Amino acid sequence: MSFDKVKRNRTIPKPSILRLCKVYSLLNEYKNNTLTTISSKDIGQRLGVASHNIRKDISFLFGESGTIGSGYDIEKLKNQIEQRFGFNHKRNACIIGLDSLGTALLNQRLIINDNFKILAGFDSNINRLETLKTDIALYPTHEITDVVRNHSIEFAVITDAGKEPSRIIDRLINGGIRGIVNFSSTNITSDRKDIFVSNFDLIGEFRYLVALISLNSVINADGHD
Amino acid sequence: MSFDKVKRNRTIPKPSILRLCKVYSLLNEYKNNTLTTISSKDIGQRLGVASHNIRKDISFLFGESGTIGSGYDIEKLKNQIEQRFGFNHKRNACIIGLDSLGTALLNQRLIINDNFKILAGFDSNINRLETLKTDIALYPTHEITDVVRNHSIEFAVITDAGKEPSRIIDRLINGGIRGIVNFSSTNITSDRKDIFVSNFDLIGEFRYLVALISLNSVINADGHD
DNA sequence: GTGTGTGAAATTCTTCACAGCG
DNA sequence: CGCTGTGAAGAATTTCACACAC
Repeated sequence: MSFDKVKRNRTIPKPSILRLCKVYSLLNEYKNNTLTTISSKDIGQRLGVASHNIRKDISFLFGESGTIGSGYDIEKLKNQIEQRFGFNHKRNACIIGLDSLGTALLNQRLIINDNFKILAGFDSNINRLETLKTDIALYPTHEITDVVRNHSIEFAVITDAGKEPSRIIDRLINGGIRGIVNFSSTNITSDRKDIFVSNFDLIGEFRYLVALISLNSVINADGHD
Repeated sequence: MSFDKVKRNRTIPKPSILRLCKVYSLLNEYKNNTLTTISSKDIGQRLGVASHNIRKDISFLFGESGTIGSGYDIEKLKNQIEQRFGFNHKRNACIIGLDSLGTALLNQRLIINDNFKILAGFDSNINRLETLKTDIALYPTHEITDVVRNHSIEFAVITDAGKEPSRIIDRLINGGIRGIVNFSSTNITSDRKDIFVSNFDLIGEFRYLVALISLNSVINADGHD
């Protein structure tokens, strides 16, 4: 097809973006594998998604990308996603709230891999900052703006936003934050188009499962992945 | 018990269920509040969602529920969601993988409130089980099936599924598990219609945010919104 | 045969608009 | 007036089906 009618820069459905992120994670597992190609069917099975869904996602983003008959070249697809989604830069991150979840993330380097690096931890409790043993720099929360700006920190994980979540958010935004993963129970929303928030509430997630189970038992099994 | 007089709405959109779970969490914050009613607009603002969306969600589930002109009675709405979604029973839960995230969840009782109770922790590393100090019962992973069944554990949080995730899943299912929240990096899917899984991958979530930011910059550069 | 790419159809979800009640 | 409830319109997303390439 030589027609220049490809809608590459049209809007890509959010669910597609999310799935492609998971595809990327999956492809990373094939680093030292003899396998060099993968089919949409394989990807779909691993992710619990239909194969045509995966093909559509990839097509939304790049138009043609695979070799018909033998699937996608793993390295090539990985690089394409990397380029398009900006995974080729290292990103700095910080953790806000050094309770047990926060320190777990800090110490186990749960979110460190090739792409992300935790540069700082924040807590409003000075005692905690003094007693914690870690080689990552710790600061009181009122220094968020400066530290985020000076260390070019783009991402924050919030495990506890204290009694005044909006102040934490304001400081992050003033420092130039771009993305926030929020584990605290208060829902965070961003009114800025260039700052994105992902809320994850464990209790809420449990409740969602309970609700699905309850509704499922009342109504006869309806489709779910 | 309420008799099931579901109107012609047999299927409730999944996103509606999820939002209503958040509404429920929100209503719980009004426990010792003088406020006795709340409007869809208020709820929407707190959740970052349009008011008609909230009204629709509530209407999907109960038909009429609010008092026109003055909003929803907080207690009444809370009770209605509770009934319909099965939040009126206590649920037992367990944690699989007692690495730092697992123990953080265990010790901070992160998922304990009125509705959920952690009864057990599992790890394949016997050393860990012996050295951990906690008043929650700990077991090796090969006992999952028995413990889950004997203690009527309905929910599991997986922080680490080891090298053979499918064995863990099988044991949980054999024990009669109903819902799984999975923090481990390998995606888990359920082929049983009555068992629900929620996957949360922190790295994946970060990547999603990075992708949104990258795509957002491209779109802005192109002069679109 | 295997497996991608993609318009078109089907489905699911959100927004609109307004009736009707307090 | 302010606010809910809901059919209908509209938008977003998924599924289908099949042409085409290896």
